[in-house]
Amino acid sequence: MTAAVDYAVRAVLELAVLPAGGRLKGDAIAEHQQISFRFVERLLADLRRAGIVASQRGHDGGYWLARPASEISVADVIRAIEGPLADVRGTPPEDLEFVEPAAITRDLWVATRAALRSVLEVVTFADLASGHLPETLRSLLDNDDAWHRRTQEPSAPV
Amino acid sequence: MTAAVDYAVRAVLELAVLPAGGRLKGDAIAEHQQISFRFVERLLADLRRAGIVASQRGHDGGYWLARPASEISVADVIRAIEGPLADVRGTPPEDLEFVEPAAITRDLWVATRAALRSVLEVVTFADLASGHLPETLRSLLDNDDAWHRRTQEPSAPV
DNA sequence: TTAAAGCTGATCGGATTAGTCGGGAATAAA
DNA sequence: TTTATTCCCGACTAATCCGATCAGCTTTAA
Repeated sequence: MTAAVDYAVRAVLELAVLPAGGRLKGDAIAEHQQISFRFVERLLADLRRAGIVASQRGHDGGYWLARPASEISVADVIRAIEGPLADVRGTPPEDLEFVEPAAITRDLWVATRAALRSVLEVVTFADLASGHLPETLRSLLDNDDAWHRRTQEPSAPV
Repeated sequence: MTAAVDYAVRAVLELAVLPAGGRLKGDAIAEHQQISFRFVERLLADLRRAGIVASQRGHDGGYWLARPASEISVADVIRAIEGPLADVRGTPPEDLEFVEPAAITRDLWVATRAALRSVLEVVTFADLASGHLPETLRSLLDNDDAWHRRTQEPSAPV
């Protein structure tokens, strides 16, 4: 995940926790989340063009969500900022052509993208604003050793 | 997924489908998978340093797997080529610090990484060599509209 | 000794990333 | 109608990464 995506998610989340009808100025978001004002301004412009946030200029202007937080997924924000999820070499996996024995890798990348989507498409900013992820995802965080980094392959070499 | 990862997976897969004891020369892999020889050579060197493939120089040299294909996951190859999976702004999600209301995004990114791992850590090169993914993943490919690209947010704006 | 093969480090053009900047346009208050 | 406020837009930049290439080396077996 790039810095831009991280920043954009945090900016949208700031708007999602606002009381109904509230708005927030760009520099308030930037200052509160410790992000460069100029940079977050550009991200908010992308989000506006994608129909995720709305804005008004001038005195008492600011930004707010263009639709209910429950209808904005994390995937929507990522696509607004950096395009399609999980491309392989810049093209979507279903368009790739392989020579054997590599044909199966198309399935692999499609499955990978589906796994990503199972989180990013499901989590909305209403979830994030509430402070916890949907129940269906808790298993990912609880069961697994999800919280451990993994730098080398776990199975010992011969 | 970068080109390097795609190429490396295909190269390792070429070795995984070899009959027992077989080896393959670098330029055979490159030619067969239509990859630049010089480039794939560098990838194979990284894979060797990570203990995934073994090699021998000289006359009748070549590459082969350093351990059974069933003990090499796709995640192992990715980490060998480009480091930890799914970092956020270059650092692992569990190390990130956020100011409210963004604390929840740490859980979000950890869940995202866990979802990625649920595919990439599970699929081995024995699976790929056999030509189908593990049964537990077929649901990802079958159920979902996994095969459709998704470029814009699905819910219509107001 | 020689040819085949992998090993290493340097290099390179182009793209991407993260961030900056200057000025412009809308809005509302004074 | 002027002015302060706030978002809008496009160009720019420095640093890094990506994909690829190359020269020259070492190892190995015939």
